[in-house]
Amino acid sequence: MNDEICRNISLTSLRRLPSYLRYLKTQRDNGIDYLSSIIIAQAMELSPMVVKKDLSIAIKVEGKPKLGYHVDSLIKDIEMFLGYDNKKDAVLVGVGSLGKALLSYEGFKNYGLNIIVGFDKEVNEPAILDKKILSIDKFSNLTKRMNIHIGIITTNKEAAQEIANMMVEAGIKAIWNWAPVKLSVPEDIVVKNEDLAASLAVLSNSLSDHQIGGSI
Amino acid sequence: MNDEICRNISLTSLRRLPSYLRYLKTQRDNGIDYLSSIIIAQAMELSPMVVKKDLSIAIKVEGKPKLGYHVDSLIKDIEMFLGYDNKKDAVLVGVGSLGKALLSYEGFKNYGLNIIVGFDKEVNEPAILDKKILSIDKFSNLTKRMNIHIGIITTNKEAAQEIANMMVEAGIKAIWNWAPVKLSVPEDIVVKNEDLAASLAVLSNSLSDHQIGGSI
DNA sequence: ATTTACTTGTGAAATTATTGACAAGTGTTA
DNA sequence: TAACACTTGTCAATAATTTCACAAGTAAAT
Repeated sequence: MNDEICRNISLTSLRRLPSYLRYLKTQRDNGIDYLSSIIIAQAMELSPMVVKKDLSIAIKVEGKPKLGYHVDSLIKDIEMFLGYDNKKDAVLVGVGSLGKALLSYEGFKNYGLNIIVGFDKEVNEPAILDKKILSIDKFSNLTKRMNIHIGIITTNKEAAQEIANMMVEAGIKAIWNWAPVKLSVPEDIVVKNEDLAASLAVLSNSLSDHQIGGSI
Repeated sequence: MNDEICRNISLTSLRRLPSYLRYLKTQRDNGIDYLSSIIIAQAMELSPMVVKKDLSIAIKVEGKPKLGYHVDSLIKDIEMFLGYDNKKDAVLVGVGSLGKALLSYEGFKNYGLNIIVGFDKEVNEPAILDKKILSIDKFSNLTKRMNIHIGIITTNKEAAQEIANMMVEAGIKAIWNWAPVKLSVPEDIVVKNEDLAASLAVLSNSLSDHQIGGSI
């Protein structure tokens, strides 16, 4: 599709990059300077070839024969590729239990995501930790003014589509959807569905008679 | 790998089944009796071939030419395949923000999962909604006694491995891991990692220059 | 300084998954 | 009752992904 400079990174490779990153950081903190694909593969329970392939596609840094990859450079490269270097601001709509959890989840800042503020129809609390909760009326105005392009939907399924429409209107380009519905959006808008039911299906299936092959 | 009676259902197919289920249920509630693969595919934004393939693998019910699939039978079959028919009990460890969210998430019961109780090192609240919170000391005893086989880990990453060990010792067979670490477990134990970072990577990547092709 | 052993990176092969084509069969209509 | 239109289900073809094999190159050892 887009065959210019950018290499063709597969979805499966892309999903593995964050776990490489986690592993590399722990090793760096242990004082390790170089890591080979073989060592990384062992730790991640993958084949070395998968690791080499993933890194060769996503990364510019070249590994040194006999030594492996320079850990620091590798981390920087992966972070740059994933866009973790420039913090991305996001807004969240639906401050129920799930919304609160995401608002208070500390881990996102490690991944370059910064949830600025939460919105809801009725504001019961002024803030979750340091994140303010605002009325949904203020969504469009604030989002446009702050030039935010990522929206997180943690409403119930009934409200989700309406919120999505509002987000699109307000200039949101990527939606992380936690509501169990299929959203209809213009095709230039990216939607990533976090489908808890699908995850459960995989787990549940593993416990029944007809397992799928391989690991999950 | 396991080429006996059980058909080889792919991971991608398996993940789509819950969304079929959601769609089918809404249509059933609208009074629809039969649905063809073409209609389903349109609603899910898939090709009819994918739908037919998925259903033919997972389902015993045969579609009727000219009519399509009998919605009620299809729902029953998918639910049976996914194991939603017999409710599965689970326990959760780590009652932080994420743990609370999962404990209070109403949606799981639709998918056959029933989180019985939450455990934590220190019990600050006696319960979340109707779910009791207990001290981790009582984990092994209660889990064994109630014969529970699914464990959910929502602790921080430091505690996760230790909790996983404890779960295995207590007879847990499937672990839904929300902590950002790779767990080491015996190979007969199923681990499903819910990697928020990986999800974010996909979303984040879509906003940058080097997009992957296709939809997410 | 030279050899050795080991690791990267690339292009090709094998495996797996997705998509397409078509025969078989059923409800509908005339 | 017979012809038609439409949908399923399977087999074949295409596309994608994973795995293999090997040349090239470098740190370490001699």
